[in-house]
Amino acid sequence: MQQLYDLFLKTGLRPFAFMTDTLHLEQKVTRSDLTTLLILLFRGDQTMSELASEMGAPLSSMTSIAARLERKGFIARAISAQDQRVRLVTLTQEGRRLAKEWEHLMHEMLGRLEEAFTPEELDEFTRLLLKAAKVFQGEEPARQYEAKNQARKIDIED
Amino acid sequence: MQQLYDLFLKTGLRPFAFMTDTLHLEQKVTRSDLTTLLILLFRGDQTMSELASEMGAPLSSMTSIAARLERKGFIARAISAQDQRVRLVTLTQEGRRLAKEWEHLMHEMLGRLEEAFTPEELDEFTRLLLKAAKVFQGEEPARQYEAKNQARKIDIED
DNA sequence: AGCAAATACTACGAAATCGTACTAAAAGGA
DNA sequence: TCCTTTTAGTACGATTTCGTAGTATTTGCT
Repeated sequence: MQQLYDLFLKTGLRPFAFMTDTLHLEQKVTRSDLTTLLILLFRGDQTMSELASEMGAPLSSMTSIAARLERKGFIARAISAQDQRVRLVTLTQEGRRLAKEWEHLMHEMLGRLEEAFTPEELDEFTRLLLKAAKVFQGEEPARQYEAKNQARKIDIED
Repeated sequence: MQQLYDLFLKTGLRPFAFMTDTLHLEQKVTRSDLTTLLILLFRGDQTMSELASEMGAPLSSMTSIAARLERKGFIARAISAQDQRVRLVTLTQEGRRLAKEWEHLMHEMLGRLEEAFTPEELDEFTRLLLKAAKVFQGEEPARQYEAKNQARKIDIED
């Protein structure tokens, strides 16, 4: 039980910094940048709002991240034809390459997980993790703060 | 399996921002500040280095955080008698109060977890989570980056 | 059609985090 | 003892993140 606390405390700053393998990719881009690229790889082109929501970041942070990625040539941003307000974010060749590299590392790590766990354990782990996330997400007892700040809470669906 | 990825992506920025209950405390202090206070509550007085290591943050970040907490009156820093280089960080009354408040919230959330999970599930969950953390931590394939940057990797012991 | 409200995003300044360079004290020789 | 090395922490500037205010486009209402 105390162990759960400890694990929680460790992730205060630098979430998932205990994962060793991914470090060298972070020489080129930040973790948020990488996450953004990965989302684009998984889900295809996205609007800024969709990205922000997937990342659990405020839209204004997303603007900074996207600007950085665009400057470095990893993404391109086009104005949507249907709605001139929305910006479609797309991976460039270079961005796709980097995202795939990171995806590969994640697969490797999941592979290690599959090695260490039995298939039943892995199922159980996923199930319990999602259940726990749901529980922590709770039943909205903090409505009043929501109104003020746009993205303080990150929703987890299935 | 994809669900694990999704959960991972969601925590890119703002780790544990999906937890609703803690939000109002963060009006007063940042999450890192809160974590620092909680570590002091759990472990008693700590040096700057110990704190940084517990948080998984570089020492220089810890300096900023501690300065902030001291300015706000939540901690006090005294020079150690044995070794004049080390600074002992202590909770003030006010700091202890805040830490307890946050601890209470965490207990509540763990209570919700215990409600939702059977005791066996909870045991299994803890066990698997720690095992997974260990696995991700891996077998040090990235030594060369370690030498350069002091705190890029956070170690998880038992 | 005309206008208020909502939506999608950016701008900008403030705060937080971090890497590197530095200072001071302690430890370890010779 | 003197001097080199190590250890503990801070200083400072750069980067990242974020809240708020603003702009432009679309939607909804009459």
